[in-house]
Amino acid sequence: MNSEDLSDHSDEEDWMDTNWLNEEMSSVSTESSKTLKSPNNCSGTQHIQGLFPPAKNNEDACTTKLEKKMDDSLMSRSKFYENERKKEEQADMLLEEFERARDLSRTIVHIDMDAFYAAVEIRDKPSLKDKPMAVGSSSMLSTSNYHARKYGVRAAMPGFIGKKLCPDLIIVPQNFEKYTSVSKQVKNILAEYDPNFCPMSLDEAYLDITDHLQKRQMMSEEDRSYLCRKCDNLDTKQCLCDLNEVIKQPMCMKKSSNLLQEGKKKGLDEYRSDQEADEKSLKCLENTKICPVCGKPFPDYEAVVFGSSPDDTVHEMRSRIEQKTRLTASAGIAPNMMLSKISGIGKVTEQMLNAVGVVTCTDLYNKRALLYHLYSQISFNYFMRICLGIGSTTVERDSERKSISTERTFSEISNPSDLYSKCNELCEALSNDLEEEQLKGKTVTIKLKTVKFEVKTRAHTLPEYTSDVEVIFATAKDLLKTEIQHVSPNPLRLRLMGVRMSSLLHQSLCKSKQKQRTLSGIVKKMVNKSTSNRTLTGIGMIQDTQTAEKITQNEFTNGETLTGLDNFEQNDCIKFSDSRVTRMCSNKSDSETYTEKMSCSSTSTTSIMAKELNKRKSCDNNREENIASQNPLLMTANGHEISNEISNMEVCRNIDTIIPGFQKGSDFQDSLDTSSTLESVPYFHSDGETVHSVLAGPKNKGAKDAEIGMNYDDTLAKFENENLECARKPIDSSLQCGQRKN
DNA sequence: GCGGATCAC
DNA sequence: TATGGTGATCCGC
Ligand SMILES: Nc1ccn([C@H]2C[C@H](O)[C@@H](COP(=O)(O)OP(=O)(O)OP(=O)(O)O)O2)c(=O)n1
Ligand SMILES: [Mg+2]
Repeated sequence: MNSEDLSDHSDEEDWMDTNWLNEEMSSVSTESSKTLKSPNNCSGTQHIQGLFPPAKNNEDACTTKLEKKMDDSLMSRSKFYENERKKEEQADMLLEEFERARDLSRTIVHIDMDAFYAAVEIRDKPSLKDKPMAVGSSSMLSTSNYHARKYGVRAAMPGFIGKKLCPDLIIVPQNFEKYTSVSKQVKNILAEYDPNFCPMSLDEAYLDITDHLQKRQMMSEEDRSYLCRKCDNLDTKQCLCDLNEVIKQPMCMKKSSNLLQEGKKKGLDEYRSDQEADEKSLKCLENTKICPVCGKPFPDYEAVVFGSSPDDTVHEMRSRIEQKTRLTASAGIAPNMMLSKISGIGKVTEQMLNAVGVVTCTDLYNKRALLYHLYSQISFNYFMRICLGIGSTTVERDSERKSISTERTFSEISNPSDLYSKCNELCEALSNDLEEEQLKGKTVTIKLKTVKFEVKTRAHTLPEYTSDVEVIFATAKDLLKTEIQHVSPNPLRLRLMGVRMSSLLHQSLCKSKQKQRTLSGIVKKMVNKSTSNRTLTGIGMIQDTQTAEKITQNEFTNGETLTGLDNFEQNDCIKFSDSRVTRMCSNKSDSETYTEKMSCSSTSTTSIMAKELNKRKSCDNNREENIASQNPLLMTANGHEISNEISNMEVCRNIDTIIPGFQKGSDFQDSLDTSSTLESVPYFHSDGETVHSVLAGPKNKGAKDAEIGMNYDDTLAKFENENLECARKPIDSSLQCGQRKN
């Protein structure tokens, strides 16, 4: 099956690849998907032999096991060399271990919409199609179309810089709701292939389609058939509805589905023979060839029967997405020469690797001895897994949250009282977020970014878990105060402030030693759970006299009349149930024990709770860690468990390929709305001082002038003389991020 | 546990 | 004029 027909813009993107494909890679089959092959399809071990020549034939790899010919006396005299030799042997053993443990039993797919926000905007305004455009504002862009990327215009770039790079750039305001709703449509389709798929963001997901593939073997051709438009997705003169909804489904309902099995069709000829077409829509179809939904004429289309292989399946998914949304999606990542295409390797790591001669995945293997010495165990394992094409074999979602934070950029604030006020705002928001998720935390971290873009974080760990605004603010304020004092008598001039809470625990598992919040927290939660009768249910300890007073006065309920009211006091443990309040015990330590027990016995344990409960039961808190270190495959490097979708060694060998990883996606509505932050904050701009001219070049380890925002000077320089030509010319590869995925 | 850095999206 | 927000991990202390 040919993938060309599914990718409108694949032509446009060709330039991105051709120039840097080396010869080796030009022989790579441009398969339509990067789904890993089924286990019987490839034996990794065999390929490894062909892929990586034995050490003795390879100059670089020779260093892995130090030359035997090396001066023996030197060897024996030097413990250093001895140790190094051992380490290197261990490294090779590790590789073998990885190889042995390779698991090709699961088929995992990574799917990602092309230039997502931009594509949606173009779809809804086709006149933008052939123009360089980006989504966002003159302050910040969230993404650009491929046309604009040729000029270096990228996500996370300020719009005005984008304009400099590409004066013709059209900037379209973002419409987050639209992207959310399109995302929903896509996810509905994905769920059919893996109900447990893991969405990374609005436009990206991992799927484990192993089970689907199994079922697929039993599926009829009809169930693998879909109608596909043959016209342009933007040809607004024709009906662009999903023909599977406006034609196929109505037809199927009329039992004429067998028509579909004949394969290709043109127009509605075949359906003319459906004499029973008395449904309105079908009449409409027959007589006028007009879509009953949009009122436009149907385009030419065909019924495509998709095969049962992983590739065909992915092709089907992508086709269905395109039919439904008129947007294209990619699966896997196309052959290319950039290590930074690998999830977990960014600009910095790529540069470091390049500096030691590692440019491709094959280099990762060949220079493994070097890397072994240069990098930590974790990083080395990570690199080795990449070059062996070994990835995660599971797709997990809803992983447990480890921190929660909020941060804002604003026009400069330097007045201390305004700084504190901003800090308070953030703490309030954070406190709300914590309570919404029924979480408390112990570690408060503030983040500060000066007007010079220098970022600092300062943390403090509390003795108790909290979600209390007062406590959080007191802590954050203290940290902030220290920083203000630190630069005094100069003002602390900030452009961003943030507050984060970590060391999280579910609130019902926190020992309640603090304020009244604990009681109300637990009780309120119970209320929420039984919204049907809106009565208070639950148990808690009264932490302070104020709360005791409230309950005594029956001011604690939402109008519900309680029986059993008494003169409650601090440290009483009370129970709400059936509109009755009961004192369980009245001394502090009993109360604490009681409430804790109750919390732990709760049946609705979230993952955080479950983990904590488990920890309490377990004698050996390190159990999990031990398991992880025994089995390298359980370890995640940099949080990027590598999908084994690329485990196909054919791919691995020729491509220097890319292994997508797992990480939480984002797509936040707020993140690009710079305007909203301007109005709420007094504007203190002292003079016309420029900000973005200060910047440092690439951040070298030593140079401490880093972190001054993003310097676009180089980028601009590269483009300023070739604005007209660069549309045709591939740009400096360091700027390339275009990727054609199949 | 802390702070800087890197990364994904 | 103008340079995002959230969450995670790793390294070296
Ligand atoms: N730093 C970033 C990166 C991305 N996004 C948003 C806008 C993108 O449209 C969307 C998806 O991110 P991708 O990395 O998948 O980028 P695109 O889908 O735009 O392009 P590609 O075709 O390279 O996937 O997330 C963002 O807001 N900020
Ligand atoms: Mg995308």
